[in-house]
Amino acid sequence: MNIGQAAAKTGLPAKTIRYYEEIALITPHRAENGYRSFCDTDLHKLTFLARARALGFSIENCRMLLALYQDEGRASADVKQVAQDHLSQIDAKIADLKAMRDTLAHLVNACAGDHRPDCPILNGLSALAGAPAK
Amino acid sequence: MNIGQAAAKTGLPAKTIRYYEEIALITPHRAENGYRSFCDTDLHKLTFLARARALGFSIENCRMLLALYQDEGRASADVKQVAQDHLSQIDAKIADLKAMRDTLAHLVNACAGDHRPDCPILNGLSALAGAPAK
DNA sequence: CCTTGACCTTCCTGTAACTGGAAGCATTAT
DNA sequence: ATAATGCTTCCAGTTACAGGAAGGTCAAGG
Repeated sequence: MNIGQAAAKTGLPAKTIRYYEEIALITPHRAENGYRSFCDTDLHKLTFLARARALGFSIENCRMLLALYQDEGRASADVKQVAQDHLSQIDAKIADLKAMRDTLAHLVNACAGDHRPDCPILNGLSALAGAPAK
Repeated sequence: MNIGQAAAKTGLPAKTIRYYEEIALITPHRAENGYRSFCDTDLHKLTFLARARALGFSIENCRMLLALYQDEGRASADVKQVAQDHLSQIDAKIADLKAMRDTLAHLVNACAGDHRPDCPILNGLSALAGAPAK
C-alpha cells in the first residue's frame, strides 16, 4: 500500500507519515520503484500514533507508548505512569487557560466596544488594576 | 536604564526584550557604548507586552494591541474585537483539552497499573473502542 | 595599572511537530 | 504521446523565544 492510501486509512497527512518515518517512529519497506510500502503493522502503528497524538501526547511520549505497545512483557504500570503524567499536564494547562480566560473575560465584559477610545482592556493591560484578589 | 534593569523591572528575560526589539515591538535608544537605553515609555510598553503575553495573546495580536494602545483616536470596539477573538480561541482550546482530559482520564482509571502487561490505555489507543457515544 | 567579574553586544543554533513548495521520477489515464 | 496524478527528496518557514559562543565595556579591588 502506498503512502496515499495509508494517509487515507489513518487520517494522517502523507507529510506527517513521512515525518514519522524520518524520526523513526515507523519503518515502512520500500517497493522497487522507491515508493514506501505500508503493511498492516505499519497501519496499526500509524493509527495508534494518530490517536495518541489526538490525546495530546508528545512525539517522544508516543515513541514510548509505541514501544510499550509492542513489548509483550511490559508492565501496565509503566503505561499508566506516562498517561498519568500527561493527564497532570493537561490539567495544569486547563487551569492556566481558565485563569487567562477569567481575567480576559472580565476585561472584555467591561469594555463598551464602541467608537470611543476609552478601553478597560487596554487599561487592564497597562496596569492590571482590576481586583488583585488576596 | 540598561537591559538588565529593564528585565528586572518588567519581569521579562533580557533575551526576550532583545527579541522584542528585533521584531520591532520596541525601539529603545542606544547609549554611546552601544548598550540599549530604556526610557519610561519603553518600560511601559514592555510591561504591557508582558501582561498581554501572560493573557495568551500572540505576538502579532500584541503588536496590534500596542498600536491601539498608542493610538489616541482608537475605537474601543477594535480592541474588544481582538480580545473577543482571542477569548473564543481560549475557550475552544479549553474545550479541546477537556475532551482530551476526559478520554484520557477514563483510560487511566481503567488501567490497573501493575506488573501485568494487559493495559486498557494501550487497548484504547490501538482501537478507541471505549464508548463512542452517538 | 592590571585584572577580575559582571554586564553588555551580536550571531548562530535549536526547539515541536509539522506544512508548503520546488524539482524531478513513476504510474495511470486519455 | 501526453497529461494528470502520485511518489520521491530536500529546503525553508512556522512560534516565541532559550542557550551559548566570542568579544567589547565598566566598576571595584589589589
